[in-house]
Amino acid sequence: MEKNYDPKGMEDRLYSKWVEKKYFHAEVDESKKPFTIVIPPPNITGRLHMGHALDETMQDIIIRFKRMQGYNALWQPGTDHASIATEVRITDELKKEGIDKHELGREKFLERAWEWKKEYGGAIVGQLKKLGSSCDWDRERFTMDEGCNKAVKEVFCRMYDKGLIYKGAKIINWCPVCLTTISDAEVEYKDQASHLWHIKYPIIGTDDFLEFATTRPETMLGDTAIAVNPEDERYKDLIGKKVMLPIMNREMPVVADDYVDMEFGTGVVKITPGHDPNDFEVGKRHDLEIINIMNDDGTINENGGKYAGMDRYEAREAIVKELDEMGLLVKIEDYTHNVGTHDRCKTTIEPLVKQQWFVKMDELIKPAVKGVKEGDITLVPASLAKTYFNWTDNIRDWCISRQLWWGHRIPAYTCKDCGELVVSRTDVDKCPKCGSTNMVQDPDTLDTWFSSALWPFSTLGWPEDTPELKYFYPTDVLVTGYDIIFFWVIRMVFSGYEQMGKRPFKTVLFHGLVRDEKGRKMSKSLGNGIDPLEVIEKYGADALRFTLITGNAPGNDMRFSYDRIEASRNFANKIWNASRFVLMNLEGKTIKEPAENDLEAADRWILSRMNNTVREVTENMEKYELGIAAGKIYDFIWDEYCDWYIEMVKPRLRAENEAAGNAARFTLKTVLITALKLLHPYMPFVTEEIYCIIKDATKDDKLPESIMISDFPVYDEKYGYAAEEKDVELVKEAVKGIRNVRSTMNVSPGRKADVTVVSEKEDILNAFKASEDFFKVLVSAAEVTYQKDKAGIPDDAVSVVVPNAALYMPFAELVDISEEKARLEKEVKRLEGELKRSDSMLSNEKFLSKAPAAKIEEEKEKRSNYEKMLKEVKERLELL
RNA sequence: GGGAUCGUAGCUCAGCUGGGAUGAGCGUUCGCCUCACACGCGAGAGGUCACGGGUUCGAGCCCCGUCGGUCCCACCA
Repeated sequence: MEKNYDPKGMEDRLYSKWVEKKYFHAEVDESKKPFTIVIPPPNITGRLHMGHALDETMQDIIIRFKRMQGYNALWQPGTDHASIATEVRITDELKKEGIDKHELGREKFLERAWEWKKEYGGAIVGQLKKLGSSCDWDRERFTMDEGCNKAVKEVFCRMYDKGLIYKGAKIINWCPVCLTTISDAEVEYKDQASHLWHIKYPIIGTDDFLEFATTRPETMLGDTAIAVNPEDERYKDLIGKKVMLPIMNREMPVVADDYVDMEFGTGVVKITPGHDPNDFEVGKRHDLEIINIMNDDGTINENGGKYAGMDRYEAREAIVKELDEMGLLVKIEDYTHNVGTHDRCKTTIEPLVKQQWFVKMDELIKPAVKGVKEGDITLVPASLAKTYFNWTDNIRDWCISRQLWWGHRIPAYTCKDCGELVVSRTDVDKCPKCGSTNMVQDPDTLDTWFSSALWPFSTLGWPEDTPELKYFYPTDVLVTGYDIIFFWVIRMVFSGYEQMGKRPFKTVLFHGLVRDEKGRKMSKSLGNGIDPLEVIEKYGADALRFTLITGNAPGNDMRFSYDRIEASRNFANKIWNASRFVLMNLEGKTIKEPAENDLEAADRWILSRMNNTVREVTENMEKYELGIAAGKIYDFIWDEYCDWYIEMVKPRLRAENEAAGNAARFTLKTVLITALKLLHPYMPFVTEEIYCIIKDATKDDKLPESIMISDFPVYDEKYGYAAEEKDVELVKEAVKGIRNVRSTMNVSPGRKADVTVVSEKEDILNAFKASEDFFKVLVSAAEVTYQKDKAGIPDDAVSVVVPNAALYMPFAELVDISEEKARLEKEVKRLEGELKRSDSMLSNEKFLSKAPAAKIEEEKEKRSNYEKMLKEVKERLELL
């Protein structure tokens, strides 16, 4: 083994081996329990970023853990066609070649898109593999493959037949750049500095004006009314009167509507039903005309009179100028308001009235609410349920049609002759009503999320009744970011309940965002993104994975920094070197299972610690507390195994005693293998590499050929060495105390000093005796003697106190007495403080009557220890 | 406007359904190239757990309020 762990080359080699051996592949097997995760399909346009890396790592940890636990674990992979993102990308590419999308035509465009998908769509998959993701690649799917298309059509037709999907003219969010509708979820509201223009319209039949304010003067071209609150005394007599819309010279009514807030501005609102969602509602109530003044690209259309052809912002300025000239502009105020923008391209959304397809949400959402409320689906962390309900409680119908080509085409057909609308799973060439063959399919495609919503069952073969579907559905856990809860999670939930009659997953495990070291979101525009592939290249996938998972609680954002990556890399190196040490001592030896009596105190201690760690790690992983479990593994390996156990065992490895050496080697190996297994889900590569090296070197046929198919460790009663664990902990405490003294007294490590252990308790002396071989080495003692009293201890010996024992070293000649006094005084102070705390608890009547008995006992024992230790330290102090 | 979440060591964060902050990593100080590892070892320093109340025998943890940061949602023109 090399001196330093170098992941380069190793990772790809191991990954290929796993794929070749089909370890990732899951088949239906009724004799085993299934455990299923479906991957949140990354976009085919995407390149792996830290968010993916975190998401994939969490899933891989869980799936590897479950696989090792004996579940039939399926991690279903695939990619998303990402309708709009991909279409924009290809359109841009064409533009660079001087080709206009519309001139190219739909069919040719789609050919191009599929080619593109073939060429680049796989890139992200290759990047997932770099992370070590143990997906079942034999089952890879694509949201626009044939099966998914079938599922989409099936769902569309079913919901249409049930009246859950309808077509209608409603006000929708229009992106003038992408030239398509988008759903409410895709609108991102952003504060924008703008103005509030105060304008007045003449009241017909009077010389008076009606003043109001607007943030969008250009929409006045489509105004069809002025509204006031019916309760507003100021305007009561104006209701029913008419005002003149300047520029357009259109007479419009003054209507009364509750929507108007009397407190805001002048209490008067211009109404543009064609370009504002609220005005649209007001318009419906008052039967107002809807005038669309805009073309799809955001320029003013022929309904805008002389402003036709101008861009919406150009028109705004021109209109304000004209109003000013007419003397109708009262004033302009600075004003910041929330503007809806398209989350993809950041263009300001234009509300427009258009014929679109919608999913009716009110009934559909009910099981999705109930499912989470009643615990059929668990959200981790639970607090996100509030966010979830906030959305479900305020849900509006989902606009699903998109004016795009790359996507699932809406399976609706219209007869050009009689206008009949047919929704069908198969192509329709003949009108079922009039028999005409002049049928045209709806040109629109579906929102990307429509197909993603079906992902947990479409990937398992639905609508066919496949064995996979029966066996692997519902899936067990969905791992995703909280930012996608509205887009995807909720839609999968209601789709699962509606189509399958069952939840799509039992648990949703959310993670947060990966931010840069300053806490900023990683983004292209800021240029602060860290490329996971670069990190993997430099430090290895294991280091990246471990960094992303440690110290992070579900749903919390995390900061990424190279300091943390280095810490993880160092951890991998630590294990590597510990293994190197173990291997060195194992080579050429035959390791036998030791007789129970041959196991020494240190062995029992580490086995017991290992056993407890196994339990704690398993418990936390089962709760999806992956960060906590990772921390436990880290501490166990680094602190307990490397820093203590290996040091404890060194003297025995050098000694001649065969049985003792064998027990040490056996324990070293057993604990190492167990620790590697615990760590394997987190750091699959190093653990596999070391595991295989050790298996080969020791020719151990009992070990499976790969750690990833070995059994996850289970808590085992036979390692319940509680008493020995406690004994060794006490010895450790003594070691630390003595080291502390030596360090503060500047005693060089080479200088050996004999230690006398004094305790009136036989079992305490025995505990030290049992640990003597390593104790001696760890505290640089030549001899250790044991006695029940302090007979023969020189007055100026340096002392260390631990519960129930004191340790003495004849250091006097090189110790500054005043310094030793200071040290003991500090110790007195500390112990007095402890005693005080303990006393205040134990003298509290209420504590004694209300606290649990075990707690009281524990406190009493502590108190008695402090008392004894304090007495001892004080005595020493007096002797100096 | 509503909601969520965070405020613990110089920095980044853990802290298990309330029971001594021996918290972790990084940084820092002192001593060590000890035959696995200097990507390391040993020993330290460093915290009024944002603030103010309350519940409790006991609060970093529960409740109320205040301040500060972040995020989500929302039709105030």
